[in-house]
Formats: sequence, structure tokens, C-alpha cells
Amino acid sequence: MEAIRPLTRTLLRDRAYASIRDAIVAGEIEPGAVVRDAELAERLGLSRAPVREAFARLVDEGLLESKPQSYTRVTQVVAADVRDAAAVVGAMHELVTRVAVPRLFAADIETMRAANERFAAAVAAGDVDEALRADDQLHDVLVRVSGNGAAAATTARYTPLIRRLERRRFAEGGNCRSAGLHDRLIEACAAGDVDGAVRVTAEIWRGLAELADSD
Amino acid sequence: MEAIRPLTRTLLRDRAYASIRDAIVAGEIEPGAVVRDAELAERLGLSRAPVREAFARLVDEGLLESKPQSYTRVTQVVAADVRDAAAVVGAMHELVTRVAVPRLFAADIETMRAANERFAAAVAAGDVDEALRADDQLHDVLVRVSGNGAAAATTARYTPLIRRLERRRFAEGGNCRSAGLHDRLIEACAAGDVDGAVRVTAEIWRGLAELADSD
DNA sequence: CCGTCCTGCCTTGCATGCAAGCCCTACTTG
DNA sequence: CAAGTAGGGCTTGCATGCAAGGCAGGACGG
Repeated sequence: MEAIRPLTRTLLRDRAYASIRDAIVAGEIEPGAVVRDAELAERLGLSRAPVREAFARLVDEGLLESKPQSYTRVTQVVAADVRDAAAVVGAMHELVTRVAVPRLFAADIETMRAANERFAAAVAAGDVDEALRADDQLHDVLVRVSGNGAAAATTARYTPLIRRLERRRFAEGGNCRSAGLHDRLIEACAAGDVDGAVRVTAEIWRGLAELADSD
Repeated sequence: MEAIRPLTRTLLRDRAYASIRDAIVAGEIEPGAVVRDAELAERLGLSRAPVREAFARLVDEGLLESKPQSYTRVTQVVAADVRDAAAVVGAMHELVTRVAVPRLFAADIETMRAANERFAAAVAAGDVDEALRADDQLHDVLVRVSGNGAAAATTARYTPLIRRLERRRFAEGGNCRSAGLHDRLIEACAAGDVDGAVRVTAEIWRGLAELADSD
């Protein structure tokens, strides 16, 4: 009997993308560093083709920049760019919140509460990875319930750029995102208060824009 | 003496992308039709590599869908998907309007007015291509002035999906976008009335969402 | 006659080879 | 000595070859 293979075969380009993206967001590959497709291909144990497809996506997301026939490198963490991305992602979250809140089930609220608890615990423990993961999970509930695929894709596309700055800020000392704002968001969602939830969402993302500006 | 080459060499993948996208939006390749990279490569006179990169972008934009190892085909025009895209693009336009209006110069207003005149004339003449081009140009002023690259990219990414439906509706009879709404938008911009401009923008995109629903 | 399994073709995914463009260096020349 | 310029190396962009997986059609069994 063979070992069971994954239900959805993971394409090499997707693995390459996730791997490189995480390395950039985590700061393992520093801003300004040039990345060569051949080199990364060898390090990941595959050929240039899937790595190049991953590069294309990362350029799209603003984590890489490329000059034709010349070089590809990790972008600098530029305050203005992060602020722009935050404005876009914030608008997406406001959009999905407006749609999702009236459709939330009790289980969804529960998922958000659980994620926020894990978030608060991780922040207290100083575990950045876990904190950001929990934060993602919390907000993802609304994105998923809204059912808007374009909004979900846009959110996923620009969140890494923002995360990179958040990680850096976190490493420098304090974390901006407060569990308190999350609490207020969850309560508004539980109460079916659309406008209230949208207001809190806007507040959360305004805070992030300020984080970018305090460079 | 040689002919002067373009200042920025156009990459083959970009030409392939633009070419295929336009063909899909124009309906020259019908929804549901399977597209084979080898076939398109031959038709465009280049190899599979750049065509495949174009495919990846078009999948991202929701104009193509692909099943691994199997097929790639043009997506159906699904009302829900168009509505989702319209919600995202609408949110982007509201965002850039809020930022751009206080920064507009007289020349920008003039560009918008000129574009709207061309728009109205094209609608009257029944020239869809020109109408949509003029419409793009009008709204693009605000996108550009806002300076938000992420918002610009997101707008550019999902506009084709919407245009495909608009073209179909146009072919069926009436056009929804009215030059009157554009006039009101321009006047609000000229007056520096941010909230007013945002309100009109929201109204324009609400109309588009209804266009999607009337399927 | 219908359902199932098998087999072969066709597609995409990945690997690799080749060419074009850019950058850096070193040389030449004023 | 400085500035311009030609050449080489190294990168990416594109072309092509190969293999894995899906799907359709047919053969076989019930």
C-alpha cells in the first residue's frame, strides 16, 4: 500500500512562491538583495521555470522588482508603498465587513473569538509568527463569509507587503495591533452592527497606515 | 539609418498578454472556449513560454481558468463574479477619489472634461471601443493623481472583467454609464468637494453592480 | 445493453538550451 | 588625468524538449 498523496497535487511553482515569499517577509532575504532565478532554483531543488513564475507573482505583489535583462531584487521597505497597500487592503476589509456581518453564523463569531485569544496570547508571549497567523485567521473569517473572491485575492496579494513592515516594527519593540480593537470588532459583528464593525475596521487600518508613516 | 526602436523595449509576454486580453474582452474568443498555449503561440508567432506567462496573469484577472495538466479556457461571464469585481474596483475608485480630489490641478479637470466629451460623442455614435477608452481615460486621471500604485494595479486588474460584460450589454442595446454622472463627478472635483465626488463615484459603481445583476 | 476498466492521445508542467541586453571594467584617447 | 567607449561576463527572456497527468474512446465483462 502506497502512502496517500495530497488530495490536490501541489504545483512546484506554488511551493516556490510560498517559500520565497515567506523568506522575504521574514527578512531572511534582506531588502535590496538581488535574487537570481538559477541560484534559488538550485537551492529549492528545482528548475528555473517554476521559480520564474513565482518571481512574476512576487513582482506583482511588490516584494520583488525586476529590470528586464538585468536583475531582480527584493524591494526596499518604502513607507509610501506600504501605506498605499494598507489603504487598499483596508478598503477591502471594509468592503467584506459590510457584506459579511449580516451573514455571520455563531460558529463564525466563535472562530473569531478563538483566533483573537490566540492572538493576544501570542503577543503576550512575543511570538510574532503566531500572532500574525492568528490575526490573519481572524480577519479571514469575514473575507471568506463575504464570498467575494476578487476581494479575497486582493487582500492576499498585498497583505505580505504589510506584514513585512509589521514584523520589523515588532522586532524593534512594540506591536501596534491591539487585541482590544479586535474585541470591539467581534462584538460589533456578534451584535450584527454593520456600521460599527466597519468603523472599527477602518480604525484598525488607519492605525496600520500610521505605523507605515512613523518611519 | 535604422528605424527608431521604442524607448522601452516591449517584452513579448506583455504583447501576448495585451493581445489575448483584448481578444477575450472583445468577445473574439468566446466564453467557455478552450485555449491551448501552443496554438496561440503559433498564431501570435512566438513560443509557448511568453504565452504561458500571459495565461498566468489572465487567470489572476479572472478571464481564464485552468485545470492543471488538463485544459485552460475562457471563463463564463458570471454575474456574481462581475459584481464582486465591480465592488472591488468601485472601492478602489472611492479610495483614489478621496485622495486625489484635493490634489487636482486645473489641467487634470480639463483632461477629465475632454475625456467625457469624447465619451458622450462616442456613446451617441454607438462606438463602444472609443466610449470605453474615453471612460477609462476619465477615471484614470484620479487614479494617477492619487499616486497609489497598488490601487492603480488593482483597478487595472479587474476592469477588463467588467468591460467584458459592459460590451455585451452595449451590444444588446443600451449603455448604462451616463455622461451626466460623469458631469456631476467632474463638477464635484472642480469644486474640491471630496465627499460629493466620492458619493457620485459610489453611485456610478452601484449602477454597474446592478448591470451585473440584471442578467 | 450497460457499466467498468484500460489504453492511448493530448494537454499542461517542468527542465534545459540558446540568445539578447545590461553592467562593469579596462583601455584608449584627447 | 579624465572621459568616453568597446568588450566580456552574467543576468534574464525566449525557445524547445521531455514527462506526468487527465480525458475520451473503445474493448471487455456482467
